[in-house]
Amino acid sequence: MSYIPSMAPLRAAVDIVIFAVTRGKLRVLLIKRGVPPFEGRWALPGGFLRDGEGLEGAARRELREETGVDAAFLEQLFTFGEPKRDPRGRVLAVAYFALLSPEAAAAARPAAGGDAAEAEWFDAHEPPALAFDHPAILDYALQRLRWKLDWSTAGFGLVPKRFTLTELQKVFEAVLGRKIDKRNFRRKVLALEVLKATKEQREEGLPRPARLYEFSADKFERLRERGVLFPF
Amino acid sequence: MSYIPSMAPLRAAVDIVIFAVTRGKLRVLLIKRGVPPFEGRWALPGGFLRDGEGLEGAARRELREETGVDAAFLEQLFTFGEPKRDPRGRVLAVAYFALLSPEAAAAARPAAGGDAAEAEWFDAHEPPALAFDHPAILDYALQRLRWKLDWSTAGFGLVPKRFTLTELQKVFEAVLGRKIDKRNFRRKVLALEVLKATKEQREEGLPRPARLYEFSADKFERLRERGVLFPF
DNA sequence: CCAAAAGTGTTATGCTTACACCCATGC
DNA sequence: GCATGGGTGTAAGCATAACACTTTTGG
Repeated sequence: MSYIPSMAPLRAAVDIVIFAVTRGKLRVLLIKRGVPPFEGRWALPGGFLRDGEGLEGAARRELREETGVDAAFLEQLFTFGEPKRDPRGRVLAVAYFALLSPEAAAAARPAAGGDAAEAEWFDAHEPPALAFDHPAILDYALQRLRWKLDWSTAGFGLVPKRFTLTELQKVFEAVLGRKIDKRNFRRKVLALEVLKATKEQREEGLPRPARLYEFSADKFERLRERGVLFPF
Repeated sequence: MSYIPSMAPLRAAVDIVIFAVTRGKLRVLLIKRGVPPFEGRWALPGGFLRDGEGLEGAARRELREETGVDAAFLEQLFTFGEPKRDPRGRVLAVAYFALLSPEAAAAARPAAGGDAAEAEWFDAHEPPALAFDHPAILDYALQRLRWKLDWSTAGFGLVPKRFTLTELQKVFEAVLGRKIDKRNFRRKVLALEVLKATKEQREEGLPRPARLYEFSADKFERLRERGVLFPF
């Protein structure tokens, strides 16, 4: 590992697939590139890894810079390294995916700046044409999200701190793209024993007010010990 | 993405966790480092990414260089990028894991060369002290392998082209570290409908000869279409 | 006939799915 | 009293897990 066959410059970028569910649909945050290559094209937010910065740290930084908020969930997805994937030279893309609550997504002011001329939320299932190999990255992130929903507590990252079971269900439906039976859904998530019912209810509204739940981190730990959760 | 905040040199290494099951145990191939840093320590085989080479291509090349054989299964694991993980400077490690059949593992002549003074198979559950952050990489690979065994066809990567059901079961047991019920195991793998019984039997031996099976790639495709398989 | 591994079914249990009605609230 | 979403139970089918004996072969 000390023999170095190539000294061609290499850079590493961290790209983030930022998901949120708003108005009943799964959205992804994209930026419009303000500089070449792919100037004017939509792309995943991202940037180069800096000196002394870890990969996850870089992802968090990008996320903050791009949205001004923190994600409930951030995890490494895959590293893309085709030699020609970036016309500027050799760039590895370490892709992350992040989940934002609707509150966070609303609070986010997707900031132009850096390479980004503008930033906007798109329907994640019908994205515009994307720069680089970002279509593949987005596809992969969608797959992974659908998968993890069933298995892990990732779904709770897309929901506000307090939420009704119907809201949670709508999030699952938006991600999976299909209807779920209400009774079965409730039975299943309650059986996980990671939800705490609060005393409060959704603010008085037109129909019957719903009970608010919140995610319980301590119960969650027990889940992990039982091996129910999926680390990847 | 064209603003470049840091020009400190960056390199990418591809490290491979090469598994095989031999004599009833899950083994991992390690090399003994012949050069600093960590000279004399055991480490995962790996090397620097070369110009014009894709990540998976680099992994395949390393694997060939290290063992002289091809893997039945190769997949990206995770990218490790702590700034201090390599004392020589900034090095990203893109980790892969590979599965070898016992035949391939036997045919492999783990070659010294490059940074490696020697190479040897170790019990994957009781590895020696490892260089760099390789303990974390190995742990992660073990987790992933256990996970994938259950619901992907990864397990077939650890078995010869033709194998008996008992051999397959022993492989599962070696990886999972527990006994499995013979009848349930057989029912389950046969229900997958990816195994073809061949006419042949294991060469005449002392006890009753067993039927040989082989993996059927076309049936496997149907499985994937049914969504039973897991892409990660 | 003995040793050694191959092969084979049934039952109980829990999980998943499908399915329909009453309830509480604001207007 | 009506419109709206909130909330609840049961039965069928399916997968999983536990469990023991007979068969084939070579020596």
